Amino acid sequence: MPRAFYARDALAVARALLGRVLECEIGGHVSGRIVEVEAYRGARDPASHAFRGETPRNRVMFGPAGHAYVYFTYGLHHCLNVVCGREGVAAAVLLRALEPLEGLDLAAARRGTDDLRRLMRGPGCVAQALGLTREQNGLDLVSGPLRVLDEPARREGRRVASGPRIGISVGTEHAWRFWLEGHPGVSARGR
DNA sequence: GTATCGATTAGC
DNA sequence: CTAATCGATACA
Repeated sequence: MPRAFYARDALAVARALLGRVLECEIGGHVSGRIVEVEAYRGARDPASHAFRGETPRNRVMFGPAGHAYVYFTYGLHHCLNVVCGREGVAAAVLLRALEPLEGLDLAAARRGTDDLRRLMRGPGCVAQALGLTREQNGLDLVSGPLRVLDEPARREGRRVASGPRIGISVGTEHAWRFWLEGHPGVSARGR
């Protein structure tokens, strides 16, 4: 997608990402359709890594939209975010689940499972299936090997549902998690 | 410097 | 429900 797609409020970008295809050509070709996301709104959002200002970890969130913010968490997992908003605003969308499309063998090998249902369900699983680590932090999603295809979203008639974000202890009053209603690829209950 | 707790996951 | 596992953060 062009950079302007990402240079909007995180809530708008989160909704617009649902049903679109993410392609990754890092160490092989893997792709999936985005079915679940969460918006993080920087300084306005106590659950955001950027809430307390710029640090080495969250630096790319303060840069231009359309770049990847990849962070390491729980000592084990990586998570992939799309930086959005205007430069200096520090908003992002966390990709929580994809419907696997291509590169299933490679994704399965990376994940250590053949279960298609669990290949890209959950933010840590998404990053692992795509082979992403902090090395990919800051990648340009507009021109790089990791990108959202510039094609219409395909939602197969599913509505966009919303609810509280998962795994946070503050900011739980906001319904800033979005998913394709009823999609089996969604990570948590509710679908 | 030390203590605490994660934007999680897999397994019991 | 809990262990795993380490870096970011809070606080003395």
